[in-house]
Parts: sequence; C-alpha cells; structure tokens
Amino acid sequence: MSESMLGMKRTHYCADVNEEFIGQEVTVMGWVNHNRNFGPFLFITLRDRTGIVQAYFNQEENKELFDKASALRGEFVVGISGKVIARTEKNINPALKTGKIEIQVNSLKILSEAEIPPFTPSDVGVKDDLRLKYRYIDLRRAELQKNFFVRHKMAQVVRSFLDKEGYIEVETPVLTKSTPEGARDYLVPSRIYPGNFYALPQSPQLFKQLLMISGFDRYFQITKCFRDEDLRADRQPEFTQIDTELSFVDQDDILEINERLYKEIFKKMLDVEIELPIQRMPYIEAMTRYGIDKPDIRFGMELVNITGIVKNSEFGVFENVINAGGSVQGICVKGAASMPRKQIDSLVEFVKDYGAKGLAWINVLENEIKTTLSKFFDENRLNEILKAFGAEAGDLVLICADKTETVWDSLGNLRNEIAKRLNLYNPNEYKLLWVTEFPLFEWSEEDNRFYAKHHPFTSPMDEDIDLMDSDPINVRAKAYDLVINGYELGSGSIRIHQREVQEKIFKILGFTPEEINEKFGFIIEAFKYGAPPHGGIAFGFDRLTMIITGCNNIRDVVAFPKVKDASCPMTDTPSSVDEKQLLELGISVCKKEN
RNA sequence: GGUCCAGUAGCUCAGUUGGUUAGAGUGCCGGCCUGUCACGCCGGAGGUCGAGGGUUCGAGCCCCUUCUGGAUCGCCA
Repeated sequence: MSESMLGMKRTHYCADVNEEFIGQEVTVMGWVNHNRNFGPFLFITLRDRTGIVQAYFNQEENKELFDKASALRGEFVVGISGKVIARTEKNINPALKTGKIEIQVNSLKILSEAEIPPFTPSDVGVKDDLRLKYRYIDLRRAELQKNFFVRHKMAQVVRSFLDKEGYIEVETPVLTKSTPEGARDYLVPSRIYPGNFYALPQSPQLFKQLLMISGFDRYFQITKCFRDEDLRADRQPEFTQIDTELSFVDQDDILEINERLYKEIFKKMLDVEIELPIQRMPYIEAMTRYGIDKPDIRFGMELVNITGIVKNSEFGVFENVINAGGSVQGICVKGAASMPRKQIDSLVEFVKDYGAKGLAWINVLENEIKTTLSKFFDENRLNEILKAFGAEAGDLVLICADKTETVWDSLGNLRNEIAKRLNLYNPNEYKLLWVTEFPLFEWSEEDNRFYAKHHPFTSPMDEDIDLMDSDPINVRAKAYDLVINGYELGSGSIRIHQREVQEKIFKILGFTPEEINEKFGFIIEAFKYGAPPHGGIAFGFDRLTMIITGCNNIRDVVAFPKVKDASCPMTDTPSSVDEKQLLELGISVCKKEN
C-alpha cells in the first residue's frame, strides 16, 4: 500500500549524500534499485537522477521497519529518512560516488508500489522495440539520462552565446504553408477550409527571412522541424534545429561568428579546444579529394583519379566507362594487402549499394603484385598506377570505374567504411570543416528540370551570376555546410535580396508566374518593401548532441523518438480517428493503391 | 519502394543432420543466510518457439506468406 508524503520532505538527492554528511539526518527519495536481504539485516539501494545511495535496515533495531523494507521490490518508489553513517574500510564501494557511506534508516514511506517491470534500468541488451514501448522505464537508465543533461546544458550554452552576440529568439508558426521543392511535408487538415491544409515546417526558412525584412537583424530559434521522409540511425521525422539568420552580413561574417559558437560549444561541453579559423574547402575540392560533400578529414586515404593512366587498354570495363565520359578512380588502403579475400568481397558488395558495378583491386605484396587487372595491364602500366596512388608493399589499392558521380559516391562511402573497419581515426578527435561554393542548381533526370540544391532563395556567387543564363549547372552558390567528422551538422547560405536575381532563379527552376505567386507570393511581396542583405545557417541539434555525447543513434538523444516507420510504439501513434473528426474536416480516407 | 539481419520463458540467449518431456543465465515466488554492492545457497513456478499455411511418419529447425524491430539504398530543397 503506498503512502502519501505525509510531511516527509526530501533534503537531498541520492548521490549528493557523501561522507560530509556523516552523523546527520537526511531524507532521500527515489526508486528501489536493489533489495539485498541477509536475514538479520538488508540493504536497499535507492536511485534518483543523480545516482545511487545505499540504505541499511536491521531486524534487531526495528523489526517493523525491517519487515516493511523486506517487502520492497525493484522500482518501488520510496522515501527514506535516516542517519548517514560511515562504512567500515572493507565495506567501501569505490564504484559508487556514495560508496563511503550508507543511510541507517529510521523512517520508510512506500510512495508508490511497482509491478514487476518488463525490464529494469540495469538490464543490458534489451531489444529496441521493448525499450521504446516502455520508454519511461528505459529513460531511467543513468547513461541515457546523462544525454539529456548534456542536451540541456548545450542548449544553455548556445542560447547564452547567441544572446551575447545580439541574437533574439523569436518563435515562428508550426501550422504554416506547405512549401514545395523540398522534403515531403506533414500536412494538417483545416476544419474551417475543408480540403485545405496547413503544413508542419521543414524549417522556419521563410519566416526567419521575413524577420530580417522586419528589422530584427539577428534571429535564432531552437525549434522543431518536420520532414515526412524515411528514418535513419541519425534521422528522425521531427527533429530540432538551431536556426539562425543575420542581416547586413556576407558569408565570411556568418562563418566567423559560427566558428566562435562551435569553439564555445566544444570548450564548454567537452573541454576541447577548436583551432580557429576552421578549415574551408570548396565543394568541388571535397568531391574530388573525398568523393563526398561531407568528408571526414580525420584520416587521409584520398581518392586518386587514374583515368589518364588506364585509358586505351584491353580492359573493356574501363574503356567503356572512359568512352562514356566516366572516370576511373581509386583509394589506397595502407597496410591492408593482407586483407582476406572474403573482406574484399564484402567491400565490393558494399559499393554496389551506391551503384558501382564492382571494384578492381591491386594487392601489393613484398615480392609480387596480385591484381584483377593483370590480364589487361603490363608491369610498366601497373607500376605507373601504383605510383599514382603512392602505393608501397603491403598496401591494397581499390579501383572503381563508372560515371564520375557514381565513382565519388561509391569511393567516398567506401573510404568511410574502411576507416571504420580498420579504426583509422581517433573517435575523440573533432575535425571541423566548412564546405563552401556548393552548386546552386542540380539537374533532375527524373523530372527533366533544375532543382535548387539548397533552396530557391540561395544567392549565387557574384562572380558566377553571368553564367546563370549560359551554364546554370556551373553556377556556384553562397552556400556552406559545417561538417564534423563526416557528419553534416549544419547548412546555410546568403539569401537573395534582389528581386531581379530571384526572378531569374525561379525562371531557371521552371516556375510559371502563377506558380511563383501561389507558392511564394507572400515572400516576393515582402521583398518589395525593403529587404536587407541577409543570410544564416541552421544546425541539427540532435546530431550535435549525438556527436557531443558520442552516441551513434539519434534515439539516444531524443526523449520520445519514433521508430523506423515513423510510428511511436509507446503511444501507438499514428492512429485512426473517429468518423466524426473526419467528417468535421471534410476528409474521407481511401485505401492506398500499391 | 528495394536489399540484408533478427524474432525461442518477464528479459538476454543456446538449441547439433528434421527425431524422447525445448534448455541456460537472469528476473519472479518460497525458504535459508551477520556486510552485500550483478550478494550467496536450496527449492519452485514460468513456453501458442512472432503469426498463418505447406512439406514430412515427425518441424523451434526446411519452404511460402505475413507481422514486428533494426541496418542500409532510394528519399531527406
């Protein structure tokens, strides 16, 4: 039977009770972690958000109290009062912050009984679906709770820094207008206008630009954004962004202030010094050297283009690719010549996910060269290839031939995979990188039109404006990503504030004036009335928390996450609604055709 | 939408070539225990082998379908 607090008042958190309190009376409250009964006496370990403290009950001293304590099971919620006593030397538990003391209990209140839980916070290896169904129990784990204290503290560091720099936090609507040209929107039906919908924001992009037009000058918001796309280990359908925007700035101003933000975050959160300025690398250089626009620069193993060396051979695979305008590139894995054939095969399978047909390899052994290319290339040419890679005895060269985009994608991801398998980087090292000069447009084969790579309000680079008509695919944008250890952490740009440029962009994107008006009319209108030059950047707060806590799944830093199919096993969301609710919204549900 | 992996006691797992009554650890219940801290010892209860179908004299194991979860590709301006 549980008891009310009945005047019992907590004086301390469990793990705050230490040897300084010996001889004093304390009252702690929390969950029963363990009940260890020895017959004449027993120990209860009590857990709260700070940690664990041990309580001692003795049958001889107080039979009634002892019997009450005997009945305690795991996860009962109790309050105990008692005297803090020192443990004898041999009973000290060095694993506990409170290991030098225990509480000799003189009062026990059972505040809440608990049924036997499906698992306890001490259980390891519990399956994800069960953990998520009983998320509130899972969140009792100290290692999980720790992440949320880190997350909380980091939000304070960010707010405090941005506040000091003159940013103002302004909230923007969650019920807003559906914007095309991006991820799929979550839609919310309108009751008053049946058949019309609000959308949940993919980002506060347009609103923060309007705030610049309003003259707030510097805005930020730590806010939820929503994208109705498939999940990943580092991607949730609702996620939190540190969203920022500044007026009367150019790219360098934005990079500079955000560098200082990250220096502050790493210093305060991890006591790690980030050297400024952060390295900058144009997009095309990142792609050429690493095959990926978010390179992990903690290790080398850069891509080498050997198209020029291998052309005009008998090897049909290379010849066909080269004649079709593709390229032959590879990476040299130092000291991996002894990699078992089975592992090499698994790497070949790995790149197939990215569209590569396969990998050629060269095994540079002490006295011989083993390679899939031996039939097609003589020793001279092989040596030339090895020289291009800087390969020495003991190295393994992996080569991919395909459309250049496919080669980049395959080798860029292969490089990361190999580094992970062979531990080529220090997990405690943080290498930050700005990737700049992104292309403004990308071409969609599927839709036969250009899309904005960042978003349609991104400013082209001044020196490329003349290319807009003649060569749009080579127009670079004032867009930049912040990359940490291979994670894209944030993305931003200088926005267009001149109407002529904006209109040209819309034209290239193929919007009719009617479409422009319907989709973006309000912001185009706003730009008529005095828009300052402005730009900004948004950072993934969940991902940043992952990096700072060292977690490799975003669910470990989100209190109530969604699972793979964007559902929540705990609340059983999404769920069907009453016919009456649908009627009010003017909605009828039809079966989706497959 | 595709590919791969997993699903056996409350939990974590083992289960050989398809063959007797499906096991272990932990948790749970009962008993014992004077210093534990993953306490220990003894005893006990606990199973629709994710679900459905098939092959077979016989299926936890093989086949098909399906559900749940995970990883990943597509997707994520």
